[in-house]
Amino acid sequence: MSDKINDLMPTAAHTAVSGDGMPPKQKTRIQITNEAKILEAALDVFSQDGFRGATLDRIASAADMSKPNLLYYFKNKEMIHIALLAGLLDIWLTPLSEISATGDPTLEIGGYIKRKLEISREYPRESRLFANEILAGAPHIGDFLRTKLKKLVDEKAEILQRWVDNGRLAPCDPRHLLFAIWSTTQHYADFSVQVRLVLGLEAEDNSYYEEASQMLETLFLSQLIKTHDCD
Amino acid sequence: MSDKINDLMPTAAHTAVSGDGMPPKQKTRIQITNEAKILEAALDVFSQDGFRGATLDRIASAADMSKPNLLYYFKNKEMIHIALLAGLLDIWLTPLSEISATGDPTLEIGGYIKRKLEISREYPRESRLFANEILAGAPHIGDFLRTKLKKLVDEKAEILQRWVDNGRLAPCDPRHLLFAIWSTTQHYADFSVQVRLVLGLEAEDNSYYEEASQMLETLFLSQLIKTHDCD
DNA sequence: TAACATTTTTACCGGCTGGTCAAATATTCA
DNA sequence: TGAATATTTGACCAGCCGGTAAAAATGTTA
Repeated sequence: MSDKINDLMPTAAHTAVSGDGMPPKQKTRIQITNEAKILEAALDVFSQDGFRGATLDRIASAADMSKPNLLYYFKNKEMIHIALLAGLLDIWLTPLSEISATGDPTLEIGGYIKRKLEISREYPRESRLFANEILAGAPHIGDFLRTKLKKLVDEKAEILQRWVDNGRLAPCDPRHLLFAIWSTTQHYADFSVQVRLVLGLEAEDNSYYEEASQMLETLFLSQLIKTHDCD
Repeated sequence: MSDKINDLMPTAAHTAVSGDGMPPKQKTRIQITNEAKILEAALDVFSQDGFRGATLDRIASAADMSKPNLLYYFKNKEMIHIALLAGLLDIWLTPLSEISATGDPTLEIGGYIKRKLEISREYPRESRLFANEILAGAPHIGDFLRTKLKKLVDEKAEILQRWVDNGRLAPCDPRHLLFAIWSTTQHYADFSVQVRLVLGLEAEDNSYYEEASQMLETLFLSQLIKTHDCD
């Protein structure tokens, strides 16, 4: 498995030769719009069916393009997938990297949860794309998880641990606290079909996000953070 | 999409004609072992790659069988998938159905979380199979979610709501409390690759489940349940 | 052992898969 | 304009896909 996300952003086939001596050549109008069209379509397909389950034919037809035309912009199926993942990982990491050691635990964690839930609501397909990639064994982003993500989690876990040590946060394993935040927030994107069916909502009805926000605040903040009025 | 889980348990092709007047004919030794072998292999493949991403060739080769031989025991790809899902849903629902209105909230919820986490640890592939099915839009179990699961959740949510009303449980939306429990517990199965890579663990190392159990207890019980020594 | 039922294999099918190629068509710009 | 470049198309390919048919092999039982 290739497992290289870095500098594999989408480029038309003829300009995609990275590593050679050529300057990267700026993109055409058509190139920009078509790459965007392809990525949009591919996101729909990959996020539903995963890498293996997705087909170029379906992506092409969703993008309203012929398959060879699609392959003019992306070298192959894998490159489309990698381009999507690369775009996603930024969105993914930013909120975590914004947790500040100097801030207030309640505000920092609360803000993080809120942003994660917003992302879940705004980018549900990206969330499902990510989930599919992990379920498949992370063939494309294993390196990223092992290195960059781990490093960032280690950093932030240290901050959380300090808060625990200072008695500003209920004693808990910081890494698992992050897992709990990830899972609960992403659940509303990844399992949205189940959530809707169980709640009896129509497809596309996102109204449950308000309740979700309330629940997560109750779960993670009202109680977890040590600001009881009783001590 | 067929969407019929009920009475679609695996049967050899020649005995699979349900709905006719024939008695169900008991299974051969060979039939029993081979169906088990197939389901075992299929669980590996489907849980990694989803329904569309999985292929009969890979399932057959994982089961150490020829493809036609495999199709002697299951009518087609979909039937194998449905058989797996049917087997899974029982495991899935049982713990929830065991939540008792007459029990103590802490013990009931705590026990439920514990059992869900145990299932996540014991049946990670089943959990991923389920996750894949939901990500794909629940084409095979949509009816089940809309009817049986919803009904059960409605019942149990009512119990939880009564506990909230009686002040025995922190005010929260019961349904979303269940979602939070589902997501956090299943996360350790569905995203195990990510969990391991972030924690720096080797593949197959399940040691994190102890920490997880501790975390979930802290998150859901120590704080959420209203048994503070301060009131 | 012979008759019968079950299981496995071999050979095969049409359609889809990811992907290539060269020719045809648009677009850009000197 | 026209030459150069960028884009799109259609025809095609080998291999895989889910699945079938029938014969061969194996197991069961009277």
